[in-house]
Amino acid sequence: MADVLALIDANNFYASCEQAFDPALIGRPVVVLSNNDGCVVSRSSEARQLGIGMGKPYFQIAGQLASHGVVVRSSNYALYGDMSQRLMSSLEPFVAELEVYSIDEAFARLPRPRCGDLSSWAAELRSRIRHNLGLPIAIGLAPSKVLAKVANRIAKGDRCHAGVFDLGREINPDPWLEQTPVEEIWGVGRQLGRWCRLRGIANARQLRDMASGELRAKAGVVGLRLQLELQGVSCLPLEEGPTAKRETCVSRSFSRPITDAGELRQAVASYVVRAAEKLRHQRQCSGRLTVFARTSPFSPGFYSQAAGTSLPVASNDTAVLLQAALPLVALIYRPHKRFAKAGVLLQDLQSQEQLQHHLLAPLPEAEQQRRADLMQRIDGLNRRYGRGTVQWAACGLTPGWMMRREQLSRAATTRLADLPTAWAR
DNA sequence: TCTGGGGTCCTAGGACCC
DNA sequence: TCTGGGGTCCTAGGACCC
Repeated sequence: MADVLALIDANNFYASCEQAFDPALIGRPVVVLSNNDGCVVSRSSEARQLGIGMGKPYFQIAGQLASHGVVVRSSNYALYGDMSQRLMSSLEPFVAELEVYSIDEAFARLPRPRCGDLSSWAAELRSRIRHNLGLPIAIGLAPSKVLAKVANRIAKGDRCHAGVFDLGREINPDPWLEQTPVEEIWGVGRQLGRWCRLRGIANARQLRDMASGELRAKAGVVGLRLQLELQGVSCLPLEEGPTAKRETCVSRSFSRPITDAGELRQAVASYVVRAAEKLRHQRQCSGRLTVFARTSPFSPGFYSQAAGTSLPVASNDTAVLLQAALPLVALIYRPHKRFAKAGVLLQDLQSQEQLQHHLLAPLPEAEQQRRADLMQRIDGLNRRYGRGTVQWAACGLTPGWMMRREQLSRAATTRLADLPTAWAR
């Protein structure tokens, strides 16, 4: 029989991770906040039932959360990243091919058995993940990625599906597509969603059946692919293995506005340091660097500016990137502007191994090797003893703008001192 | 006072070339 | 004074994703 595509994801991933390491939270409403404790990015089902909205700014609903006794956590990416790796490696033995799509979801391909029924396979997978990681997962099965997403949504929505739904086994999928609002389809965003509604296209079945010429005029080939996928024609391939990144970005909001040029420089310097680390970890070099900063879009007099420069030779050496980036800060800085966020974007990424040595290389071979060794040592020390153990002077010593994480849980799986403790009586 | 961060893909339009 | 057609490459910006 033909292969099946699956979309497997963890329910309320961040909130579920918090619950997995603090059993006292199970059954209680829990929300996890974005960086800087900005807004809600994950809710346990109990929190959802209380009507707490996704993406709501924390400062607007702090009172409501307190009055309902909601547990609030800052996001703990060290923990979630590690749990994600465990989840993905647990899925692997259950499928033929796996594409890790995001921190909490994966597409997979598997053969459909002769009897056609995958429910025992799915039940076994769910109970294994629940038992080993303490995470609830949902599984959607269908002939294409977009339909697998639809199926996953149905699996989550209805209790009687027990976290699994196989759209490929439905003789008539239309009722299921009709109960899927057009905005909920993977690939339909705000613009396309509004456009569909204006034309009376309200659900997935109607989008599937609409005139393709009209859709093409609005959404181009992306729209056509989307429609084919809804018809059960798989045209988005499964991508195994990490594809090389084309760009890498590090940006953060500040815990308080910055008006001082020196502080903005320090912030940009720290982001460059982090971005260079990421680059070396990806074994890539960057040929172009852009620095940007903006004030709050929620305040009058919004200001946003970017400045970029090309490097004579692509590099992942922190000192080289800092040297390129810091002069750009003066170009985007404006006195009296209250900067809320800044960042650095590394573009023109090339693989470190394939990087052709420039004829006018700024440093002789031996010196380049020495620099590469130095970067490796610094990365090693920071990995072992914690980020910031070896720091660059340009970043400043006591930044007052560092992000806020006031309700952080422990790094229970990645830092020895944070190992959970079990008490016995 | 306080509103996330990090990506990809596609298209339109300008510059430039023959 | 008249001023084509077709191609490539690059960039900016829109749209979308989690």
